[in-house]
Amino acid sequence: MAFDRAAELFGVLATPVRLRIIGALCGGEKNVTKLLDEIEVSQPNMSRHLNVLYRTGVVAKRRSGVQVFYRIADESVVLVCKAVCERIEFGSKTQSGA
Amino acid sequence: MAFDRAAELFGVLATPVRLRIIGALCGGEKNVTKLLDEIEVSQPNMSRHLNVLYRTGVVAKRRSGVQVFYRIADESVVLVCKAVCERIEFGSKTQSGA
DNA sequence: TTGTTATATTTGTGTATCCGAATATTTGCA
DNA sequence: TGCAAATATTCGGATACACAAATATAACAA
Repeated sequence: MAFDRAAELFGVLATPVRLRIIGALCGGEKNVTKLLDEIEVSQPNMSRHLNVLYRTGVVAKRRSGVQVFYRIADESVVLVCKAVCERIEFGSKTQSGA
Repeated sequence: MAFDRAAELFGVLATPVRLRIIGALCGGEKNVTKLLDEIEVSQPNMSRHLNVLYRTGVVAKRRSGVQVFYRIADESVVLVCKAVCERIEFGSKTQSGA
């Protein structure tokens, strides 16, 4: 069923750090150090999150000497993220009120 | 940050059962018994999932006597789900291969 | 009130996930 | 080979989540 795969992908996107990584990579490919510079997260954690995104096919990577550059591999995922983020920017009061 | 809210919503969608519920409600509002008839999940579980979707503003509910009818409350979420599911239907081979 | 159907909540347990800390691996250079 | 920078992996603990089983609540009828 597609639901299982979809749920899996949603699970990948269910972490603020990973969404930030995706957002950062929208401006083009970046190496891990650059990402660490922009996003507040430990290096091992960054590596793990990048790996999750890589295994899911959301990002791709390219080695250049000592550095590894990551980039968006699935634009449709970016569109989904943007859609959701914009939806939130607007209706800042979804249903949170008690 | 919107990322945290977005991650929260994605977390809500990160469960196959909840995606199935959303899919079932696309055909119009249904009461819990009907949903239980269509989706294979225990009654307490269904209730909890419905509550999660309700608190997040994805669905709305309406009481009619003993029964409670649920319906989609946020169409944009449905669009996101459909987009992701279709994306999966197509490229059945994302990157899962070892 | 008593009973019955429909729905919700609580409790306990197994499991997945996130993170920090430490360590390992890879690459380039002298 | 030996060293340093960049990135990845392992380990351990804490937290969150999903589920099953049992129980509770709500609404209606007699």
